[in-house]
Amino acid sequence: MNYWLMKSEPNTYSINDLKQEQKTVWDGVRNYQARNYLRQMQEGDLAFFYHSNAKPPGIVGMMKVIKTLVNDPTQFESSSAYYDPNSTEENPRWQTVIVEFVSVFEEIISLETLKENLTGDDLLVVKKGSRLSVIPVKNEVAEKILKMTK
DNA sequence: GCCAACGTTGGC
DNA sequence: GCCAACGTTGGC
Repeated sequence: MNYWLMKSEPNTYSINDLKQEQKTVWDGVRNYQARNYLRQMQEGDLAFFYHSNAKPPGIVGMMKVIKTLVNDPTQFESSSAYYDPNSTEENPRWQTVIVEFVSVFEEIISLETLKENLTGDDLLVVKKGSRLSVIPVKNEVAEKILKMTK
C-alpha cells in the first residue's frame, strides 16, 4: 500500500465536498508528471487531501483509491475547461483514479506545520515553488504526518 | 493583488 | 533542439 498527496483548491472541490459525495473521479489533472503518478496508483492506496490556495493551505483529510486507470471524462467534453481536443476515445491521453472519502482531520495540518516537521526531500509540497498536484509520499513520511493529527 | 517558480508553446 | 514568451500555480 502506498501513500500519496493530492491537491485541490477548496473553492473548486474541498474535503467537505468529498465527504458529501463519498467518492469522486479525480478529474482535471493536465500535467504529465502528475498523470504518471495517477497511473501508478493501486486500489487501496491512501491519499492525503491537500487544500491549496486556501487559508491556511494544508492537509485536511484522507481518501482511499478505489478504482485505477479511469479515463478522465472531462477530456472529451468540449464544454469542459479540461477538454483536450487532441485526446481520442481510441487513444485517451488522461487517466485518473476514483477516490473514496476516509476522514476529515479534526484540525488542518497547515503548510506551516508541515514545514516545521519535514524537509522538501520528505515531502515535495514543502518545497518552494512546487506545483505538482499529485505527489508520492514515502511510508515513513506518511507516518510522521499521521502523528501530527489529533 | 503580487510575483516567483514552473510548465508549455511555438518560432527558428 | 533551443529558448523566449507566455500562461498557470499557489504562497504570501
